[in-house]
Amino acid sequence: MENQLNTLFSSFESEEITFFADLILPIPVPKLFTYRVPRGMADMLKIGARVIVPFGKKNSRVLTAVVAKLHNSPPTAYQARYISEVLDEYPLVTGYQLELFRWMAEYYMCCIGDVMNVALPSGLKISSQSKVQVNPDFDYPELLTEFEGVLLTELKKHPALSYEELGRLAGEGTNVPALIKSLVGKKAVIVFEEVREKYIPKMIRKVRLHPNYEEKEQLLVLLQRLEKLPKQQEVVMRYLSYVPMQRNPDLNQKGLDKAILNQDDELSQSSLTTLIKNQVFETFEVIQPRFSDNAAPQVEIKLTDAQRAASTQIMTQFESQNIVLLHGITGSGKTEVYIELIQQALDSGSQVLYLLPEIALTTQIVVRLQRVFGDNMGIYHSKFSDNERVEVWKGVVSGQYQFVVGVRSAVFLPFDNLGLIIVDEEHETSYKQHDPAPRYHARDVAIMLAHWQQAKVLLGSATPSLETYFQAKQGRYGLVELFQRFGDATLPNILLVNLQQEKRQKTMKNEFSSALHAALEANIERKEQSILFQNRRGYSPYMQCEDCDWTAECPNCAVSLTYHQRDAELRCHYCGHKDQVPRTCPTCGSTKVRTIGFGTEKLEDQLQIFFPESKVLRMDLDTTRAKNAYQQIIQEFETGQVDILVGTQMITKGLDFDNVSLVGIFDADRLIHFPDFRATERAFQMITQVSGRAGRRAGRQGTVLIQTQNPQQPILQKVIQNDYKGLYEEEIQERQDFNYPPFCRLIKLTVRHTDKITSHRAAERLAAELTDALGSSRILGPEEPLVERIRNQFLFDILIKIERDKVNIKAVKAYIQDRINDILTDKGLRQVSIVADVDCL
DNA sequence: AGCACGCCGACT
DNA sequence: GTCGGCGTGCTC
Repeated sequence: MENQLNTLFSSFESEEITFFADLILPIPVPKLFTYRVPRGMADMLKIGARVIVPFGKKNSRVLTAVVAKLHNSPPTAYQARYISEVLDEYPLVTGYQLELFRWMAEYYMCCIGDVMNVALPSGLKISSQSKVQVNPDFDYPELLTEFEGVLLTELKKHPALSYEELGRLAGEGTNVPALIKSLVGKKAVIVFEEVREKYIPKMIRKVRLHPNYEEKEQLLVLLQRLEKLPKQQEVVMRYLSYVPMQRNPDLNQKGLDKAILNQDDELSQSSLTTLIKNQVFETFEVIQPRFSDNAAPQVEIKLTDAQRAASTQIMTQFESQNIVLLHGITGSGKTEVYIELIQQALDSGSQVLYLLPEIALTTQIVVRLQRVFGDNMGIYHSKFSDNERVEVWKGVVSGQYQFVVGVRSAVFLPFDNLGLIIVDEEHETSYKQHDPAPRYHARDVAIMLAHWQQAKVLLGSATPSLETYFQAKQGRYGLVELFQRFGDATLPNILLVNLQQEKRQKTMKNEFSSALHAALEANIERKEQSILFQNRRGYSPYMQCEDCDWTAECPNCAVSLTYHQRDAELRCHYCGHKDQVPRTCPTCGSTKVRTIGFGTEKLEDQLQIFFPESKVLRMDLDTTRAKNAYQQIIQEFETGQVDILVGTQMITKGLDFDNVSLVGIFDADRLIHFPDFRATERAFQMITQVSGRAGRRAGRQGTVLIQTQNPQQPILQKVIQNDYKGLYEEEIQERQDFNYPPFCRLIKLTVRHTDKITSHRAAERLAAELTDALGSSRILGPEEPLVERIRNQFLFDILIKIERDKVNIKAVKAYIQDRINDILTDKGLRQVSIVADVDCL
């Protein structure tokens, strides 16, 4: 007997039952949290599924978490709490994604919860709402105040109410949270969290004939019966004209959109309601995908010989390389090559991800791709709603979308069988997430993804980043070049305009050189379009007093305020602070307060004065805030009534306009002399990209005018000659001499605190400790960044340079993290914030 | 992150 | 005397 029991028990225990789950919680804490798995859940709980757990003291919060690990070793230091609910029967997050999360958290020195937070579209995160309910066991109404009594009476009428609902019912001026708190204290009510999925499938209401009338005879009887009710008869007839069930009775099953049948006249609406009431029609709902069915018209893409050659070369190189760089000049038609390769990858049964910078995705390219791939293509874009993003996510899981075009965050989609990842405009800095953690680079993440799934990566650019080109030169990446413009279009003729000379000869018209002014005039005459580039928004970046040199500055940040004429206000581009424009100088009272420098707004203004008959559009952050503003501007420009488009770097990407024959570039010197080791590279990329907007149509050469104080600068000469390789050789030498990427890895630590002394002390200590361990040649700073105060926080940067090889980078990062944690536990420095930016740009 | 707990100023 | 300010510490 005892023996039997023993075997029973041992078999029970040896069974692989999971009792504990390690969870990723959406909070910035660098560890997993262990929860208990309730008995009934044990066999259905999967790694990668979402669960709901109680969190924090009391039952203060409920959170959605993702299961990272299942095991049965109880935690020793604490009593694990129970998981309260399982949300997914099947894993929502795949094994590949969990691996990616872990890798990113380690590589980018952030918390895995932060990674999960950006990875999951918020529609898949769970929202919880506090609800209030009466306690049925409460029977001491004499304890309540008058207000509490009123609230309780209100509550009794409903099963449960949210705070907002209560607020509405209780009327203005009632302090609902306080009342609830005291009611909870008196045990009169219970507060609980209602959890619900945010994702709501779009439903459409449909109607169909009651099955009774699917038989022909019955239908005829019905129509006869309705003879005296012409309006109702008409509705039935209309239904039959859309759903010809006389021929095929099965069609009735699918029914018809209620909206179609109603056809916006009220009479038929009421008739339909009656028919439904009399059970002639029945209504039902179906899930409507938000992305309408665009059956692919299967447009044939014809490659030019050059494109064909490039595509073949890429395929050949993929045999021996996992990563290939396609270096193709602007307008060489890289997209067609991509399409060809995407098609091949899809044909072989694998998934494809095509990454684009945010702004490029808003443009014509999506339409072109859609024409080829139709509804097999998912689009993942930040301007899409949560629900739409969840549908793309689910479409990837279900296999509906084998191919996704998307921005940075599309690397987080649940692919499990990638064959090809394309990173277009590979050099684009917007691939690097800057502000909230994880500060990841989508190109580099894509390369890791591809590595895990044995996929190939194609990097494309007209002006590759030095890092990438270096890898290609070293033979670590393949390299394919496409130097012929599509359809025999020639590269634009780039001319430099000497501003010093024009100023001396007094030929400047405000910010416009006479050369640019004349070119614009001629272009307008010819009814051709022009694009003007000035990488600075607003009217003017400074407002200054001529008498005392006072300048308008942001009270929270160490920057001058930019004057915005349209709203007649001064604005800080760092924190958003707004100020009125002073009529007189606040320090000396002088009325000579002038604007200095110019932004896109001022250019727009001056153009209107120079060319009052012409239509001028401006495209920058200020004019594209609204949802569709960007497309609207593009469309308006495309249809041709617009003569001149003024814009910031927004206009540099992906815009293909046939009729643009002139590009003007302002303030090139400011781009070139920016105090950053990448300034030259950036300036070259930017100027080349903008120039590429000119003359994309065959048979006519476009013109680019660059206004500069010094036309002799070597970088401008290289731009003129389209000499990327020359620029590369020169830059790479400098990078080597001064040990900058790609010869080292960079990690930037930013220390922030409201008190400058404290901030500085923390930074000094951190730098000193790091220097001790890593050597002074690897540590730069602490140094005040260009803008040393943002939102009233004083900043200090420490730059860490680590060799690319022979150094255990993981260990170095772990050490840095240790030192940071150390400082954060110091009594005097605890509330400083220190963020690490790995591979900072 | 967000929430509770805790210790000091201006109010009934 | 208290309400509430935000510094500090913790969350399985």
